Amino acid sequence: MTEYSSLEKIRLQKLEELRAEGIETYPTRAERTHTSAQAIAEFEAAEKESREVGATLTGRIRATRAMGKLSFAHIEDGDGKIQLFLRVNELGQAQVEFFNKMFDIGDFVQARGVMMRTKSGEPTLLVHEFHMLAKAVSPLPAAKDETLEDGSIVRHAALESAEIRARQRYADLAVNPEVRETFRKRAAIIKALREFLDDKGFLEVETPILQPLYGGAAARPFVTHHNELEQDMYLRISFELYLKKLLVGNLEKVYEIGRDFRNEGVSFKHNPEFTQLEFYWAYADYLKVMELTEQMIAFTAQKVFGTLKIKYKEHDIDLTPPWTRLEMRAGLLNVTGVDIYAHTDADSLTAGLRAKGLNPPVGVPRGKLIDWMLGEYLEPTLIQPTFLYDYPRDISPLAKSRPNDPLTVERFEGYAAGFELCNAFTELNDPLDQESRFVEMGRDYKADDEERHPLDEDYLRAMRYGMPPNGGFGMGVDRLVMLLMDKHSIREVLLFPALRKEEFS
RNA sequence: GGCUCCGUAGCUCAAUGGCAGAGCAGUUGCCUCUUAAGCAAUUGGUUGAGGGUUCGAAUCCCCCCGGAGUCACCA
Repeated sequence: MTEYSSLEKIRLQKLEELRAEGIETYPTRAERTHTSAQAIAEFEAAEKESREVGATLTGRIRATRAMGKLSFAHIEDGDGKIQLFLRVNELGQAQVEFFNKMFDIGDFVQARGVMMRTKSGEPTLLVHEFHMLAKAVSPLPAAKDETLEDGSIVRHAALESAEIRARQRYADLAVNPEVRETFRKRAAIIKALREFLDDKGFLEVETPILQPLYGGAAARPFVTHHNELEQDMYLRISFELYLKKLLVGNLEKVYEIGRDFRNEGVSFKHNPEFTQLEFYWAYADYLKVMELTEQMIAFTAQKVFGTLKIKYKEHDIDLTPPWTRLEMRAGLLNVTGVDIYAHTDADSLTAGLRAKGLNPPVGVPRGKLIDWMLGEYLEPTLIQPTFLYDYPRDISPLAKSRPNDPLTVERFEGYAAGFELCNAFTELNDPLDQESRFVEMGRDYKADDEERHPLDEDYLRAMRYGMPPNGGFGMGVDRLVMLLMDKHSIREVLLFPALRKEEFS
């Protein structure tokens, strides 16, 4: 049984009284002729010619101010807020008292009336008739907006608890309009990405989320089980292998936007499920993908925010192409003083790093050491958009080596604001080389390493039919949204971020 | 998973070993142009759960639950 708070008990009592009077507290249908913004716009236009504007509005009560024989209230709908004016002149004393007594902040109402301007000049609906659309049993977290002299709005007692905001996103959205705006912008960003790729002739596809074998990234998967097929299934950790199988099938430009699942830690930039964008482009290489990437992100920023100059924390970031190109070897040399090309195995690189007074992790392959150097010393310095390119082969099993340089692959990662945004490479399309890479991965890592890539026979079979040379790209869409919206936690751009199970007593 | 910090009324926060409080929200009354409306009165608490120390615990200790930060893993 639900335990009700004292505030909820009072509202339940009101519900009972309303029902006892035969009033429907959750009517099946609602009507409206205008949104709040439409009503105000139409009124302001009609005002000049002294024309009357009647309107039926719907919305949620956000504030009430009762003063004897008249009452003011603000309701909020999808477009914004609008003031209601209830007066005995139009409604009679009983109806005004009924509103004051039975209607609470959080209730959904419908009100019909005529638009007018109050003495203070605010466009307002003078109410002739109103009724309940949905009674709120639980009070919304109280939040009151104060408009200061300079027009800025201060919210008092706003819902700020990170936990309640994330767990009860519905309440967060209901009382914090800027949160609604974040998610509208997120939708616009994803729409812009689609528009860009569609216009470039990419085909949007959907590949399996539930897979018999996972691959395409170094991550631990979620495991589940199909009862009828009597086999374990994995939630995908990337789209990569399936999308490249489509290139084998002569689909030349494909992309997918969807959810990836990685069974790993949670942090300000990691959620166990996250939105990924991947595209694969036949006959392109990583240099072409670089150009497309900076164009795509610039297009998206321009489309959604109307500018290429954004703020992230204390940084001013300029997304205008072309972005800086920085060879990884040179970047690492700059920040650590160690030339990775001078150290072709893990022992030598470790010694080189120690000679510079650094303290690298022990017992890891050369690729992981380079990854560590990157994350520790280089990544935090990459504030302006930068493509870091040419990666060590042994952490990139699906990327193609540079011609005449077997230790290095044609791969880049895009960075901005000090975090990784995307990852791309010239895709390996040689089935024999690919097979030996898979085998090599299995040998380089301990057999029980949970990140070990399973060997995907079907992927190799596909590649043996012939895969066109191509450039591939992957980007965490949540991180792009964070970057563009100056949000410092992935939880701020996910409607329902992963949280531990809540105990209901 | 390790470490650090946090959890007090519906919301935002006080009280640091000595009577659990404030603002808003709520309730009652007054008020025909308010807008964090105002004025007056008033309700509301298992201080996250459990155990311990103490004459006395929101405060100190232990354990559990949840969250935040950070490290590890990763995108």
